Amino acid sequence: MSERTQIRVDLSASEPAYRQIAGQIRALLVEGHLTPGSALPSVRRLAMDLGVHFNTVAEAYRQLAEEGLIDVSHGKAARILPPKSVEPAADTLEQLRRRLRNMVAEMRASGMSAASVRREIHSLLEGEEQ
Amino acid sequence: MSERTQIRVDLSASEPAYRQIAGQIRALLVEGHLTPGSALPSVRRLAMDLGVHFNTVAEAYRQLAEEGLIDVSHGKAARILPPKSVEPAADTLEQLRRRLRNMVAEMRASGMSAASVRREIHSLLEGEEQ
Amino acid sequence: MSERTQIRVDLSASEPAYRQIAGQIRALLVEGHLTPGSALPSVRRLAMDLGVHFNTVAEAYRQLAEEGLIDVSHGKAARILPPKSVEPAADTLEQLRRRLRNMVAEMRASGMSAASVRREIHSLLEGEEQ
Amino acid sequence: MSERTQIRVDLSASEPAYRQIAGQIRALLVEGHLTPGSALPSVRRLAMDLGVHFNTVAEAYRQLAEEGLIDVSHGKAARILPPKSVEPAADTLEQLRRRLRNMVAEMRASGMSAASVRREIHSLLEGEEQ
DNA sequence: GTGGTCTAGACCACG
DNA sequence: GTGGTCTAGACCACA
Repeated sequence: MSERTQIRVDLSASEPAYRQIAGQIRALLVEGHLTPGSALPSVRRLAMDLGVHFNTVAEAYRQLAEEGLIDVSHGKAARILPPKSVEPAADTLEQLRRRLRNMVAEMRASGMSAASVRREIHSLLEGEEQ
Repeated sequence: MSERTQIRVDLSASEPAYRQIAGQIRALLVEGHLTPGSALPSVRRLAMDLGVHFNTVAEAYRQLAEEGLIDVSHGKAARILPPKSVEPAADTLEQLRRRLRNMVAEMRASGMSAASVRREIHSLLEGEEQ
Repeated sequence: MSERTQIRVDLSASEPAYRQIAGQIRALLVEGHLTPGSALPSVRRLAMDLGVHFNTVAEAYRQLAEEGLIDVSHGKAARILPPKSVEPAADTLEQLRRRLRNMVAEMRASGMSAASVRREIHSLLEGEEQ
Repeated sequence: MSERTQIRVDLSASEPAYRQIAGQIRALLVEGHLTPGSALPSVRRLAMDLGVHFNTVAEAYRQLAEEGLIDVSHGKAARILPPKSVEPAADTLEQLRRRLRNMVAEMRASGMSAASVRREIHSLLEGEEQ
């Protein structure tokens, strides 16, 4: 992982450390900054770099593995799996839709105009067309 | 609240009841199904309708009040406040951006194409241009 | 009550309206801005001036009457009683001490120096020697 | 916490248990009986010692954390933070002033002379000069 | 092991 | 009538 893909953990944030780590790795994955087949840093290495307990990093890797994004096998470095090529199952999709609706509602409720919301989303999806 | 604005609580879901309630009211608010100045049902009334404890509804109302969406004062019915007309503060915006990035990453990671994500979001914002 | 003795009620504050009113009248009393024997405004009059329900003012008067500070008799205007000339009972004193200790601890904990606390208190007691 | 720093909870008092606990810890803090950096007892430990539910102690700790007096993080013992070295913000100060004015008014109204009030306060601040 | 969340129930305060 | 507080108990999340 180059310096463009730096991960930062804020221990004083309300979001737990392991989820911050998983979230940032997931984002790097889907944004193409991590190539399939390449290895992630070891749990202990990354933990030291981030200044957290290695169990915390292990928990993050476990979550990503459960989602089918990386492959962790005992004794080997965790490896990035190829991106999924099939749309999610109906119930998964339904749940994502509900969460997205809530997310957008929060953005609108906080004062953002529909146009602002659109702008934010476009800047996130920009350049990705897979 | 008319029948178009029905709220449903799924107690078996992992999302806590009070957040489901707050989320649905928030969505109704930003989608314009609840008019500013009008009163929400009393916590006890809504609680009975939804089959939950009144504290659960009270917690939902409290959260919406903290967000500045409704006004709750002792002894009086909760009332819907007018929508915010200013874009959120920089730090609020930053936090929303981070959460949105995570949300989109999860959608992409679950297998949705960028086009599918776009489609979902457009259908949510459709018709809202304010 | 002259304009120097104006009472203000902040309905959005966390302190209930009736206690704000009672508290301000009590302060005016002990600070000598209201003379014993003189009449307080009628419940309805003061309620209108403050923009609150008259029950709220009535509750404030009731509390002051319970403390022995004013005299409310059915059908007559509330009147200010002469100040007490005896020190409080031991248990009352004990309770006041405990509350004062907490108050001072909060001031110190919020960052005020002992000198600042002293200064605040002296400015409150200044000129009163009865 | 040594035997000089014993905390006592009176469940029959009108002041809620969690506030009694927070108040006593706050007083111990500002009076220097607890050293910055040291750990407070775990919520469950202290709860057992005091004979209250652990949530009651947790609520007390949460309040102290909000005031910036202690640091509580998930999975780690609560720790005492160094005392604040700056005077409080203007609005905080204003609120403290209002509460102090009410406190003093209550003492005076209960029959204490200005001299008695002074005496009580001086005995509380005695020896603290920082 | 630690602290935290969520829901509930009894009771209170307020307007 | 309204909303609110406090405490408790079961269960969960975190480091």
